[in-house]
Amino acid sequence: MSLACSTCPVRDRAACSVLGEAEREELAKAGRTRKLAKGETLFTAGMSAASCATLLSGALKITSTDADGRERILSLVHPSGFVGEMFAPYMRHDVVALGDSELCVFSGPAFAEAIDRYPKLSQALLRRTQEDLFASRELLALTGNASAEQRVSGALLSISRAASDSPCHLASRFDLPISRGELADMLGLTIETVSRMLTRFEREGAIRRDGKRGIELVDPALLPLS
Amino acid sequence: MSLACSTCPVRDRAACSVLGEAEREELAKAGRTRKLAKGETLFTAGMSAASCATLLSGALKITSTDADGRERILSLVHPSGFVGEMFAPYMRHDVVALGDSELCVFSGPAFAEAIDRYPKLSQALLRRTQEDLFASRELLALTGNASAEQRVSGALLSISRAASDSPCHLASRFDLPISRGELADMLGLTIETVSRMLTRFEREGAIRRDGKRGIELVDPALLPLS
DNA sequence: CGTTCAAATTGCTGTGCCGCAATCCACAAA
DNA sequence: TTTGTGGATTGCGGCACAGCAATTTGAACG
Repeated sequence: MSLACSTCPVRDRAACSVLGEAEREELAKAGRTRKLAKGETLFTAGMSAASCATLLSGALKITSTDADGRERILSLVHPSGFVGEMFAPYMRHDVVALGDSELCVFSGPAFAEAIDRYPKLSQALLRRTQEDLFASRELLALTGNASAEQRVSGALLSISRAASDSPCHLASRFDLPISRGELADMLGLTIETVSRMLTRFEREGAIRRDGKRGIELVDPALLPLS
Repeated sequence: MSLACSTCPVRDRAACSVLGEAEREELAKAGRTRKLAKGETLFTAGMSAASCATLLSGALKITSTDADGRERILSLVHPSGFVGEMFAPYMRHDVVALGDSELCVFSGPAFAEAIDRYPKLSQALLRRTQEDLFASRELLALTGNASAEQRVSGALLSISRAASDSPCHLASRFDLPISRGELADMLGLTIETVSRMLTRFEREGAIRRDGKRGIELVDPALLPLS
């Protein structure tokens, strides 16, 4: 199935936005849209098909499962984000939909060919991959030797920043895109500890909670490590 | 100072190896060699010059320092590895030499121009950056919710793999490239804990230590998580 | 409006790692 | 040889987080 790029919700933010109209329509012929329901799996670690995709709407998580069966969230993917393997013959991590999502999927070889044909596309992906790399290292730094308090507050600030329009501005009111359990998996903590930290922050007047997912930053300066 | 690519030790492994002889010599005019002594700093987080480099010999660490002044190692860089910022106006992390090292340094804009001119170069960098991204996520998974025992054994196996010729084969005898303290910083542990785990592994017969850096894998199956 | 069930919260107890401090060890210089 | 020095090891006490269990919350449904 061919895609209607003209109505694509991430038309001007995705990697393919660096292409001209004609080039983009040409690329679209190699891809197809796919819808995922919440919790549905896009890729499984070890699966042998090289494949990749741009996220159009919804949200994804990239995870790995350790020997004990515990899941670790390695990255969150937001609309216009890119996931998958163009070169490697197998998937290295699991990719699962956090909520109902829509994607633009390409086969690995087809996308590799597109990269050959359109130098701008590989540059755009390089930039995006470098951003992902730094995001991963930020998370690594955050979960490294920080206390639970610092991790949760760091995650709150990071999510708040992602929720606002500009990446250097905090949204004072936002919804957590993930559950307590998922937040815990991402920070290397337990559900209970995350919950306790949020309770502490609220008691200290730094935040206010609105329902299970809603967060209001009352006084960000009270959060550790700011 | 111009470079003699013909004598470059990573001539056929670095990103620029995808270029033809003529193109490579052309690129070399934009770069210069630089030697770093052990412990010397190449980039400091926040510094405002966009710059990047290929490591020719030695080893580097990419680190971040948190609010408490504790250092966290985010990545190790081996010869033919690439570091720095081509696009962002400032450095995001510190880059320090682990031992005496030699680099091929480019200014950010000059390298960005080279990427524009040589599509193959941006593809090679894309591939390399994706590898770095997965390495970062592997480390994230390792340090996530694993016990100190699992982290140290995971690091031993990973380093052993890196020390052997093939990436899927374990070297039974190798030297740790970093000190206890650096290993601890990388795993989010303390020097003492790393030391205790190594002592435990030796007492259980899994490894034998030879001096401060030497490690012999006697029975890898005894290491947790294998 | 009540019912239902998963998710979140809270309390309690155990423990694994940290942090400090005292050695110990290997190596180098005198 | 002695002395010095930096890293590594070991012991010990404290605390932050994990793990379990009971309870509460709140969102979706009939």
